[in-house]
Amino acid sequence: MSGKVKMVTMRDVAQASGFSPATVSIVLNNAPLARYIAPATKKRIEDAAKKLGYRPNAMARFLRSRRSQTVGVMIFDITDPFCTPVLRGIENALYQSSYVPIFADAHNQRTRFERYLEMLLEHHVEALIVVANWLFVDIQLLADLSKRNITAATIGWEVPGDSVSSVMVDNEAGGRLALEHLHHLGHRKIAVIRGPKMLIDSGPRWKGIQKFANSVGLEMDPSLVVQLPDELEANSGFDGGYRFTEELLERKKKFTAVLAFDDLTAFGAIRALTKAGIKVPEQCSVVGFDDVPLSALSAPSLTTVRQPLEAMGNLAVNLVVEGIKAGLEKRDWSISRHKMTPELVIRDSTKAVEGGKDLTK
Amino acid sequence: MSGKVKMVTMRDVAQASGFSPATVSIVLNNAPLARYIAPATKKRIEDAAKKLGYRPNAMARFLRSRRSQTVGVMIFDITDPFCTPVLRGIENALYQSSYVPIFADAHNQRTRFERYLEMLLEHHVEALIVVANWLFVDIQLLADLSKRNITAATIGWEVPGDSVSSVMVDNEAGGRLALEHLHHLGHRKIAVIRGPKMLIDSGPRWKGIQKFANSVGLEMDPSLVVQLPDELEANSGFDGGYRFTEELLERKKKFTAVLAFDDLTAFGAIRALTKAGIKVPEQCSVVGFDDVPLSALSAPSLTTVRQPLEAMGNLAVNLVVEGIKAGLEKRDWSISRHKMTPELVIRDSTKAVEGGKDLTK
DNA sequence: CCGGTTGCTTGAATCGTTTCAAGTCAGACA
DNA sequence: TGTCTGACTTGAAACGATTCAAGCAACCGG
Repeated sequence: MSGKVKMVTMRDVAQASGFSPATVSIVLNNAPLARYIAPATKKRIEDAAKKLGYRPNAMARFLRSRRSQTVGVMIFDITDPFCTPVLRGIENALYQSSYVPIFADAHNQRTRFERYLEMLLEHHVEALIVVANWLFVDIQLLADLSKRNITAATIGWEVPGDSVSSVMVDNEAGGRLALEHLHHLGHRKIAVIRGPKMLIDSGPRWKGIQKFANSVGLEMDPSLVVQLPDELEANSGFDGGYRFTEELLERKKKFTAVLAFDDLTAFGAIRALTKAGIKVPEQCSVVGFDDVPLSALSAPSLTTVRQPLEAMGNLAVNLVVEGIKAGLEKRDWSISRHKMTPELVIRDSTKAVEGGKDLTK
Repeated sequence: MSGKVKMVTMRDVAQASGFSPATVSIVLNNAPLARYIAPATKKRIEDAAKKLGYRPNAMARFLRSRRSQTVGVMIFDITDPFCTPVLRGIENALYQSSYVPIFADAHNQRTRFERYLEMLLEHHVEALIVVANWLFVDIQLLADLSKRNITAATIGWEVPGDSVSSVMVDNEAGGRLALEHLHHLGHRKIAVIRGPKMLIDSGPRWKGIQKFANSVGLEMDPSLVVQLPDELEANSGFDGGYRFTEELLERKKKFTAVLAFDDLTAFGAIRALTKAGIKVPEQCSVVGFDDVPLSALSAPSLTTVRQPLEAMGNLAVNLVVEGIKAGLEKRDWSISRHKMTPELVIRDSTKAVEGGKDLTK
């Protein structure tokens, strides 16, 4: 019961099957040389391995072959609902490729990011995936990783230079989608809560909004446009949405819809509106961005611009796995930058403007 | 630029400092023997290591010392909002102890669980933490792990036998808390949505409810009590809450409050009530269980029984870390089972019953 | 009967660290 | 002068796999 189980090594399998460790290794890994091995031999070795319950020792293997079967997954803050589906996508794709994720959560802190990077390097991850926000513009990352030729990919952020692939959503198209929806519903007085300046997403989203506004001759009242501050707190989006909406209400400016930077901000806005006795969506529509998991469950459920988060996680994995392969085969390989197309998800938080006609029908 | 960076090994540090690899190892690890090493030597070695940017190779180290600095974290479904705070707690505590988490998400599938277990063993995790639900009663886990003396702890589930520690919430106290709150608010006709039979939490929560009801002479109308089916789907709680609430409404039974099995179920209930034109909390109170992150953000925010999820993650880590230490020092060590006390969080989804008086004041 | 092929298998080096038993050396003591 | 203490330091053997160059038969054609 308490007796320690001696580890079954390749040597044991060799002994049991009557072949040498070299042969066992070749067979069990289906190495190139395996095509010279007699089928009967293969069978005997495989049987022996199974019977003994042989499990390769990933560490020992790494030492010789330099393959750790491990990928670092660095997340800026798992507490942010944005991250969960992305993580799911990453995990799932890695699983398909038989890589194991080493999980690192930076808690939005640079020092923590750096320490984790160190740890990941010590563990010789074969690649790194970073789900990032503004914090992570890091020369270190570029220099250290590409020199050690560890392929890396970021999700939700781009690193300057040509050493890191990236996967993002097409923010401009998303911004456009959001405003287009509200416009079609007949909204003309629309409050916009822009994202923090330092976030890479904020600019393009706003640009998409403006472009659409121009294209249909819609005037965006500057006094209805506010911008979230550069904040790192977990729920700063929610708080910001709440505060700014309150503020707008106090200013007595009239608006029939709020276009929020992201879902959390939208929830904050809804909270503020509800508290002020304004019904969503009857008296004011609210649209978010991201489609985080809560958005479908909240009351009212949130109309939002969906980022294909899980697919983005998937894609990032495929990119780095390609990079690993290329490195192994000494092929050339260059990074790529991707923009996924967002999708409008219409739920219960938006409605045709009171008295206006729903132009979507 | 493209030149590969040769790894800096201990040998290099030895060379640079003029000592042998053995000495370097002793110094850099601050091994027991280090107390015999001259301070000047230590300094020279440490300087050399720093100058060369030496980073120990975790794999090579493991091979000799059997320490992988790695802990497996198996989660039943990261998509479940319950898991996020727990994961945060685990990650944070591991980070403090300089362990690196290997992340595994079973997607609620047994086969996936087993394959991941295999992978974790290949990577020689020093311990395993399982955030579990009903799926994971697994003899394998007990046998394989304790025999290979890998300490393990589960969160949210108990494994029979004496080989796995566990951390749970005191469900009975929680159930009591929830009903007590509604009762104090004057509610007497209370619908209860019980958890699935196969979930370990369901029984004790219901028991806590019944006990409190008895203690105050409250009669729980059996026709107002329903039970969620054994479902594995991600949002089955939400759907169940929605469906059962709809059903109760159709039956025209009167009730002024819903005590839901967990927060997701509560959200489902709120959705159904809202859809039927019943205002929460004005016409019907709803109380959940867990306090998942969304609960604070939803409109109305959810009154719920809080599980200290992050603390539970922390505790689980502390348990296994203790186990690892004990194993290293060949001390005896026995598993433990913990029940954390839940806490009532009063938010906006509950209110004194219409016409009744709020007894909490 | 020899040299060359083909088909299959393996010896031995290697990866980067840790771990002791065993070394060296200077000075103290007898 | 010889021996004995420390006080430091290190040689060399693991750990468990991978990887080639090299080995061994057996067979074939000439």
